[in-house]
Amino acid sequence: MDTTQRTEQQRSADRRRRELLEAADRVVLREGPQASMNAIAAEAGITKPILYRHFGDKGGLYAALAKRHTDALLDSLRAAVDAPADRRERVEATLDTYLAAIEARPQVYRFLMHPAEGAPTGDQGFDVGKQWAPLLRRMGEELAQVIEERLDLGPGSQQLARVWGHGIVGMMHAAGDWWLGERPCSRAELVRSLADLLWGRLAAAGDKVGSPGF
Amino acid sequence: MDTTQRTEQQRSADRRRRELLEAADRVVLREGPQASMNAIAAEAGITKPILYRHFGDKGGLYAALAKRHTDALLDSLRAAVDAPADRRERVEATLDTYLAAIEARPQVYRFLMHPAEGAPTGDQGFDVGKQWAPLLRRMGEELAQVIEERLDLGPGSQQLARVWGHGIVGMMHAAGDWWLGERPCSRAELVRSLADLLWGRLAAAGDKVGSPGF
DNA sequence: ACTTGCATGTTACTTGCGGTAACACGAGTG
DNA sequence: CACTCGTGTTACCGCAAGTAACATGCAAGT
Repeated sequence: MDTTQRTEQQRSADRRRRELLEAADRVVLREGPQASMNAIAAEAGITKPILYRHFGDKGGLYAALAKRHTDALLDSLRAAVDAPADRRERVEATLDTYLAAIEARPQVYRFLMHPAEGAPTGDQGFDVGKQWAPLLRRMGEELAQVIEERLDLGPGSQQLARVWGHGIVGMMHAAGDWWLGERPCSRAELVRSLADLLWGRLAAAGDKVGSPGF
Repeated sequence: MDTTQRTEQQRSADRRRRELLEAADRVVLREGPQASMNAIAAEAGITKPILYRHFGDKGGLYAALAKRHTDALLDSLRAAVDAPADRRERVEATLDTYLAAIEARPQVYRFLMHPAEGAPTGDQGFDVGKQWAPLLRRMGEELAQVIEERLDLGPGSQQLARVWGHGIVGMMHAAGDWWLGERPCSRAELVRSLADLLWGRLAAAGDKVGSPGF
């Protein structure tokens, strides 16, 4: 009985929290990452202090929001990586999944990429790269794990896999960011070009005539 | 005569500007990218409005500051890319140059990466990826140019080169960021691993036993 | 029934930063 | 001597993060 009641309270709190997150989501989607706490509270039909009671500070809210989207995106990516197909196809599917996601919701994507914020007052510590972009870090780690599980890389494989994981994710991210801004080609072409890069076409390409002497 | 006086005045203004930039540099180096205009002005021994007269707004100051460092780093990178050596060595030298730079001055590097800012008031437009990270964009474009000049990539080479330029830069950046935070290996090992990735070892590696059926 | 406790909600405030207006001094020029 | 122009100041506005103090509704304890 009291259990049900307790869970009832907790459920209510959780539901509130989800509603707040969804409101925040809408505002961020509309106004971008610099959305103010006031705006988010207004969207949720309440006032600021409640947000602070639920999430501590702006960073907390953003972290919670980021976690939702990050989890969702990572699920999609896992599905693509785990698809039953050969390696090249899986790589292309993964790239395409990521690019489709950022194409569909640029605002969300942009929000996920720079929880820069930095505590506005106090906070001198700084610690480069520590809290930078959780999404990129998580993607890198997950990809590293997949690589290490699936590929036979000989000695030092774990470290190599991690470097590659973060490197590939960074490649995907930077290329996607640039592509989203300039739209120089179709998504399929971009995917193909990146996969070609990963497949060693850079090393295999011939020099152009008039390459530097020596 | 008046010419000398004019140039004298301009020189004086330019010197002031450089002094202000150096002061800003020290503050950013010490406090990170969220350094306040007040702090910078204090470091320079003056007050805020002068900064605004010289740089317009915070974005202007940051842009000027970023340009200095970006130009310097790009010069180093160009030297590495243009070294008289075979392709693999040049690629490794370029990676190493970049990584050495971010290793030497993490604060500066971190500052260069997120001029996120976003106009604090007004400004709904948003335009994803437009003003994101000038340094990454510039590096990507420059590398694309080098690739397109040097390599024979067949039809569509220009677009391919640009994708690769931004992709490689992103790979370097993300791997460097992660490496700087965790220091899981030496710089040389990181360089070697990344070059291996670019050389197609991902595609060449064998499957591990117990890979998913189908 | 009355009080206690707790979550939820409010208004009103403080602090700090980006940015600006208005004023003040010093030097060269008719 | 008046004029203006560059350099500097103080004092202010607006806005957003974050907090304190107060109000209310609802379950439980006696």
